[in-house]
Amino acid sequence: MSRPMSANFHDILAERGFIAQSTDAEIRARFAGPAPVTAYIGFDPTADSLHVGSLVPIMGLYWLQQCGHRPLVVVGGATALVGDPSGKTEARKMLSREDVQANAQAIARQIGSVVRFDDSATGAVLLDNADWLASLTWIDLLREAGPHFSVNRMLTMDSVKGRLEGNGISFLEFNYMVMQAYDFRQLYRSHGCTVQMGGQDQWGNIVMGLELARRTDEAHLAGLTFPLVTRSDGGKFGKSEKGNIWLSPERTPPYEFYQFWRNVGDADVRKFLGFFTTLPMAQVDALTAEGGAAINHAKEVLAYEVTRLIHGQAAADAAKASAQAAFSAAKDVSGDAIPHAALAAAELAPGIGILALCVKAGLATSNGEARRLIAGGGLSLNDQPVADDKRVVTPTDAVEGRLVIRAGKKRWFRFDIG
RNA sequence: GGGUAGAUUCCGGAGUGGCCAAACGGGGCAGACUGUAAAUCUGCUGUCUUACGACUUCGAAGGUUCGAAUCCUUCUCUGCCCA
Repeated sequence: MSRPMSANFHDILAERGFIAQSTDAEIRARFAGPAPVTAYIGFDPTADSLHVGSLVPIMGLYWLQQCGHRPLVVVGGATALVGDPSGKTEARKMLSREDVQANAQAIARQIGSVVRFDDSATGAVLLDNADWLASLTWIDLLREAGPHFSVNRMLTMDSVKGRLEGNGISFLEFNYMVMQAYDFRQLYRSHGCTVQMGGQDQWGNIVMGLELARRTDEAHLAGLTFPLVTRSDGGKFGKSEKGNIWLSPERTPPYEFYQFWRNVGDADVRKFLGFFTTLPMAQVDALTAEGGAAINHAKEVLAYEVTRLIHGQAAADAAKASAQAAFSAAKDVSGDAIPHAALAAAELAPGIGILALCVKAGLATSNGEARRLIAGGGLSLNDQPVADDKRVVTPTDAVEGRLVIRAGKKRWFRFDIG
């Protein structure tokens, strides 16, 4: 498979805002040659799903593949057993090996919806660093790799420094960067991998690997980091009322996923279109050229495109249709993508307290929270404001066999009576 | 090993016998305004309760007291310093 000569990977990344730092000025030339370049990104299998924060590196792999290079997806089966100290102020809990393996499988499936895995020259390859790290022995590792790591230097790494100033760092975590450096060299040896990419917090780890390979193998590897995605208003990216926005439809339903992107701030739309969609930048510029309310169209495109990429065309169509219906004047919330559940007529017949119904719908986590919601004027039933927290909902409240309760303007839940 | 400081509700961080479900800030939720935006203003932010109130919470377990997040004992964990 030959590479299309038109697009240089580095140019695309630069144009789309993906490059935070790179290890050498000539890195662009690495991607300009006729042969595919093999590059890797590591993912931590600390949960059974990635969240939207991981979408930046995933898109990095996507473009790498589109430009005719080969992505390696390294799941940190071994490193997850240790825990990355980067960006944390305290230790994370250790996971069992079974958990890590199950998580790794789930994560690989998610990446697979964006990146093609196969045996071709540009097909992505899934690897688990436990395959080479787990069998190492302590003494061999110390003798072979140990001399090439300067503790003085390691102590100056941001990832470590943060912890030295915080609650301390354990020896276990201190070894994380050694493991990751070892990974890079290992992938160079086994797969001819010459580039590692990652989030900006991975800079130190990437540099360690590069130095190790230079010292032991005289290899000239390169690294590239992606910027930390921030929100223009200073809030954390990828968080919502309910916490993280996940890629798995079980944790974050596609409708909610769509809504997350639909609700980004004006100032972030252009940046996010560059990061999280595959639309040509010329089109992105056209979409975001107009300011003011016109930006809403760009947000719809953003939400649709990202949802399509992760959850597929059908889910994106459904989410879009439901959102448009629900937020239009008619407030039609009959669509399948709107969060809903069946409610047995027999259960409703004797009457259900509005508080209980709220909790059942997941709009509040306790009766007290539901009560506060009502006190604040934020709850409505079938579009009628609910002012009385003692309100009992009966079958006569159902409209066309449905009960629609709404918390605030954006959170809905529908019960289908049956 | 020795010394010393600390562990508070989602986070940071006050509180050092009753006025503490616990200041203040952040975060979060809701209302107003809007464009399903931002900014701003307002209210709420342990559980149960119509309410009165009850119950659980201040690292863990015991104890003193009419009464403890606050005092005592032991334990666990952490920071810093010394050797």
